[in-house]
Amino acid sequence: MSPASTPKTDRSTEIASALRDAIVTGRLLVGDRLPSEAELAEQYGVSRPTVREALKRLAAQSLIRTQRGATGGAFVNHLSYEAAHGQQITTSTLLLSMNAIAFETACEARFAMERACAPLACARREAQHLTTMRDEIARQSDAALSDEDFCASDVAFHRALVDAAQNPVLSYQLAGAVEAMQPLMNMITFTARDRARIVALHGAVAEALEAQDARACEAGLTALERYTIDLAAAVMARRAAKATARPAT
Amino acid sequence: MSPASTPKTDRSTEIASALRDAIVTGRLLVGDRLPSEAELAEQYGVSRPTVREALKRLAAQSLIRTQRGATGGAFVNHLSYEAAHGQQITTSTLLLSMNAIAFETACEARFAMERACAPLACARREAQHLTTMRDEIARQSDAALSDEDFCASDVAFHRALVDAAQNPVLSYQLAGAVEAMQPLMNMITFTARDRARIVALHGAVAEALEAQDARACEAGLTALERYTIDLAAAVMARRAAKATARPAT
DNA sequence: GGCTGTTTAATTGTCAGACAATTGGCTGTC
DNA sequence: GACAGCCAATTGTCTGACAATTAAACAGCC
Repeated sequence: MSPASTPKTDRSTEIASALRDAIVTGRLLVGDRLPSEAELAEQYGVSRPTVREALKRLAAQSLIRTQRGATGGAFVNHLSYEAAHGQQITTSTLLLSMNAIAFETACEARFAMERACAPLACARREAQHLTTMRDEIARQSDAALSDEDFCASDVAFHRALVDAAQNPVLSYQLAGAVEAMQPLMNMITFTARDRARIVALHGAVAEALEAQDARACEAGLTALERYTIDLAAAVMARRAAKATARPAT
Repeated sequence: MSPASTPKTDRSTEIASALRDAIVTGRLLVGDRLPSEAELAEQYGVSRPTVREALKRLAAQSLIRTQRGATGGAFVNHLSYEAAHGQQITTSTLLLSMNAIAFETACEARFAMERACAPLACARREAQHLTTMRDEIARQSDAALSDEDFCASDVAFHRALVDAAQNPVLSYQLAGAVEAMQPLMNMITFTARDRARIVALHGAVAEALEAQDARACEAGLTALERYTIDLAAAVMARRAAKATARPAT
């Protein structure tokens, strides 16, 4: 049953799955060295290029890293938050752009998750988080700041809020969502945004966090969400009007 | 500057990055066919195996799919939620197991995100969601249900709750977190859990959802979180006691 | 003996050419 | 016009080879 049960998968996929399984189930531990390509080839009864394709698949998921030289080979990676982040952001970005997700839907999800951090962040925030948030607010108040830098500062502000919850799992999930949405948000609200308004809303959130008032913090985030969605709606309406007035370009 | 600026990356990584960039930035659209391997090889000045390794990397991220035959080739994938899901679960699972995340931390994150869905779920839940939840509660009340099936039903229950929020982005994020945590939860609470207690808590959550009472729904989830964490702590304490009584096994 | 420079072996990275397998399209026949 | 068989394009795989890299083993010198 086993040889004929996989009629459509290629060997490199099979081998990649087998190795991935060995890693996920703990048969291969972090730092372990996989057999050399030649050994794997012999073991699975395939040629080296086929094994290499399988290894590249795993490398693409940051499950292994390879090293040349005498003591080289493929090693099981310690999957860091950073590496996982990068992938999640790429995936989320594509997911948003390819599935015609309404801005409103993405925005709603993002702020819902951020509000989930609020109670924890209020309970555990430390001086450094408050400092970061205040610093970013100060940067955002600078009229000379470029649009790109304003956006980056915006991300940093929200990141500090999430980090204040001091839960790495939550930070991982949230940062992925926030950063994946950033290009989308920029595209829509880049030119139209009222910086003073945003700075005021950020200030309210920061104050609530300092006062450890979770309810106020959530309310501040909700206000920010509403403003963002309203702004997006206005921008879209304006674009639609323009498109009607001047159909083709 | 360009040829010498990448001293340590191999060609297949470079090519994979270039193609990934083309997809992410929209230069290659969903359904587009990439050049054939031979054409890509010529284009980048490398051999076919090298190109193939690059393509396998992209395939591992579900960015492309390949097809044999006359009209075959590599095509830009439509990144579905399902495909993204699978990857996220694999990544999250490894992240939890490799980073020594405390059960409490993971649990806290999971329920915080789930509570974030509560207001939306209460506002938008439909008959089908309530039906699913009630059905799963009924299954969970069956004493003959195996532990595995009980766990699966537990996941289905929470999944229905999240889906009731009717926000695909939220569902995507949450389902990943919930399913990634499941093995961890099973390992800890498998034998010790008091099914009647869990069923009662699930019932409270379902009732709150039906009544569209977001506050009560969040409270129910918080109670479930507390119970889960207490249970885990008890299990860990018992294991520690056993280990002390009988140090080596 | 201890340090230094060189060799060496193991391993990955890459190449070239070839053949098998698959699949859609084309052509010829009835 | 319908159908069968051939054909060409493309991916999947193999073989064998060489280049690049790295650490360890080794030889030589002080």
